[in-house]
Amino acid sequence: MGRSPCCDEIHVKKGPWAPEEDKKLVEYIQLHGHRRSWRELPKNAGLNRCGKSCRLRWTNYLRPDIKRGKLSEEEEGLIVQLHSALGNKWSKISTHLPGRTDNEIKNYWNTHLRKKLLRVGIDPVTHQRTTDLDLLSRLPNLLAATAKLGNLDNALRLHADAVARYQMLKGLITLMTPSVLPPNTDAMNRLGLLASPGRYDLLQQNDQLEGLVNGSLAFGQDQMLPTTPGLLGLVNPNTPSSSHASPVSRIPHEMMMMMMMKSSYDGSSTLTDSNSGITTPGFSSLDMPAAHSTPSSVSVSPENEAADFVQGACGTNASTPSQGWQGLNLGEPDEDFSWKDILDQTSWWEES
DNA sequence: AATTCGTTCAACCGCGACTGG
DNA sequence: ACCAGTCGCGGTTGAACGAAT
Repeated sequence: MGRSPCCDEIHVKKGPWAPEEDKKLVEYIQLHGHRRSWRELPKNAGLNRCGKSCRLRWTNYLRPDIKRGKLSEEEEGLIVQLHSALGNKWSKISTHLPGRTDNEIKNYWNTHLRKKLLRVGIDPVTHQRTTDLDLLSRLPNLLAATAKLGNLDNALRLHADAVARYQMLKGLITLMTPSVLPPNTDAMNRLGLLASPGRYDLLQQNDQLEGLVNGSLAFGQDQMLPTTPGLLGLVNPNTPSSSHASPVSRIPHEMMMMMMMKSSYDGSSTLTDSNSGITTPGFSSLDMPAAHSTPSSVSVSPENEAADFVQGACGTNASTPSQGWQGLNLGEPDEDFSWKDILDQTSWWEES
């Protein structure tokens, strides 16, 4: 015989609370408190509710110290930090945010923060950076699938896009590497890289990415992707892939900032580099749009993944990619500057 | 204007932890 | 040590609402 449920009383009201019920509950608790027994409370207060429901209503809604309104950026940041340390311990997290309930924080996490983290390629469970580099590492297979579908132009395009994206990632790594530039902790913080082991994942995957950029990775089982003249030339072929003096690491700081601007969202916040004083408009680590990041959910099956990716990145009409890896687009005449601009600029730098 | 779809959040449910007899 | 009652937590649900079609 199992334990009888708390709310097995017949005729006990459920659902949304009426204003009169709220009034009764508040008046009773103000007069008598709730320490003795939640179970007895509704009977004594003249409420047709179970004690559990009363407790929930009080702690999540009627308590006088509850803070109302949208969570501030500081509170958001604190939640993310605490969640990375504590996991789904909403009650513990809420003790660090006065006036916020565990339920509110849990809801806010599930409806806002989780999605924001996914958008910038951070796994909300592990708090590690995953998607971009995971997808890049699978790019050879995806390119093979593209080529097999007979769309080699788009495959080449993807390859070129991968080069551009790789260079941006390199730039980000450069930004975070003290030997090259003083660490920009503000930028790193905003990217969620300071507390995240993802930075090290990022660095560890360098060699694999290098191979991809140099065109040395076979794509598919029986095909080798032809090199892309001009684009692959951006990376000095004489530089050993293992060398720390990769030409990309010598991209000037301004170029780096330009790359970051390119990958940033047109939001209201700004990113200021404390070293150079350069301010990058529209940079918001938690507000980067899906349009400039990889899809948050990727099909499990390799075939589906490839098909989705190809359809998304190339589209049935190559000029209007509609889903998938939308951020990779070399021809963006409507924008202030494009990936092509960045590559052109980078090319100029490499030649000088 | 009507309908569908997506998002939000208050409230519920079930389970484990705690407590007192 | 055991047990029943109670509390608190975290996952889930569904009504309400706004946006899109």
